[in-house]
Amino acid sequence: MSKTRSAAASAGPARRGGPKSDFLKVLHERGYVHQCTDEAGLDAAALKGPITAYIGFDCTAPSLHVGSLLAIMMLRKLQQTGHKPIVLMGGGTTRVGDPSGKDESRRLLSDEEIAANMAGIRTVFERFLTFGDGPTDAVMVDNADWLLDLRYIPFLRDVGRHFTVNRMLTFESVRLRLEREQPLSFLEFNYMILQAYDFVELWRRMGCVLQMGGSDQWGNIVSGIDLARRLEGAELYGLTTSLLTTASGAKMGKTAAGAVWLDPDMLSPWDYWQYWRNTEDADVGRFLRLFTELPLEEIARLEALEGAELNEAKKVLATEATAMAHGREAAEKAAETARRTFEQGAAGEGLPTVELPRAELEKGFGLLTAFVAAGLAKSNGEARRHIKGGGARVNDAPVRDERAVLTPEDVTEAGVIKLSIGKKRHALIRPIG
RNA sequence: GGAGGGGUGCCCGAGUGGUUAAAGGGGACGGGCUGUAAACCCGUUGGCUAUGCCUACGUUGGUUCGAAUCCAACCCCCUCCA
Repeated sequence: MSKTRSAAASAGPARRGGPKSDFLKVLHERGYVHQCTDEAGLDAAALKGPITAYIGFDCTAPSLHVGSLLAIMMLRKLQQTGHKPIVLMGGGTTRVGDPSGKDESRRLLSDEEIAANMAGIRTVFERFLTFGDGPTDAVMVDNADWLLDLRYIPFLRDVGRHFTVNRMLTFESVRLRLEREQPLSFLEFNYMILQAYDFVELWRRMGCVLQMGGSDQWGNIVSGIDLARRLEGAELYGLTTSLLTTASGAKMGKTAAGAVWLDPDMLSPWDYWQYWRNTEDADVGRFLRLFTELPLEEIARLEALEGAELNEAKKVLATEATAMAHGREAAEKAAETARRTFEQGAAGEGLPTVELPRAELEKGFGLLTAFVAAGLAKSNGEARRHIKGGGARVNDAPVRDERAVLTPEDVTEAGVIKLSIGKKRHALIRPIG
């Protein structure tokens, strides 16, 4: 898109020699930037003083997972470089549903679900941002505050007339559905308009001049910028990041147990650490830049390691990333547990532990049940399959008999029984009482 | 509103009366090789109180010794027409 730049910014500094503002400099150095609507203009604005920027998060799940981490990190960088982040909760837009990047419409969530999800998501941000009333303190707002009260006809007349269906149909999110002959409801079709309106509303309310997001949000962001110009004559900016995939092309954020949640109640710091530890070789440098705050020189040194040495870099990545999400202490503990478990083959104390009344053990506790209780298998059937397949171990000794029972004799000197599925998944059973 | 097509396991998709817990693929997981990597090879992939039982092919009923497969009604989706 072409934009007329204001006269003041005509000698755009970013054109030659890269951006001058700390904010854009940092984003570039660490590999966050994919596209920007007007980088020179944004650079100039960021150089002049604190700017306010936002990213929207829809409340479709009870917490955020690593798929959103990139966005969260951008807000963090924004704050660290002296600007004000707005976390926009999509209490209103979640009622509509973003068609971007989805083959088919999502189930409609109830108001109660949305409210519950929002509450869960809220807590995640406190780890990454500093909230408050100061000029660079983060704030959280909910677009339900303005979207729910919109009146249809006035909205159509004020906002709807600035959108042509012709253009809306060219949007990736819409086109994809049409081409694949997948249904796109009118409800979802409106999503981009609402998101565009959000940007305008945030500009009006808080002087927000920048919206960031994943590259799939580009169209929606640009719509907001256009709308603001037409409605308010305001000059706003958009910046997107590449959608994050691993070097082998898989979407990020999946693990054996499901999504890689940022909430410790939904995924333990131990598992979170493990997720990062298992990063592919080819991703280590990139992830260190994006998801840790180590100095770039240090990262350069780490990613230059070759072969098995690169594992050192992965451990650093895991510990730093975990420290940011769950605190330094939890991260160190996970690292230490991993060291003992994987490098010494011992039963690291920090492994996920379930307690079991000693009486149960004396009766003989079924092996299948034990694996399920320890969270290593979803059902007895799955536990059975792993035993048959040779992937199940008790105290590091393979077990082949699915009818076996655990007894007090299985308790090691450390006072626990170590169960393993595969080489990576371990848990402890601790007799009590 | 009319006509036609369709709803199958995590996803895609085959199956049109019995040998179907349902081909094939993807994903995921386990084993091997390694470095708790990638690639590759092999295997597994509904549940259970398990030589058997239960649940499952949009929903509910029906036909039949027997149904994902046939019939009826309903719900939802797509395409074309109005």
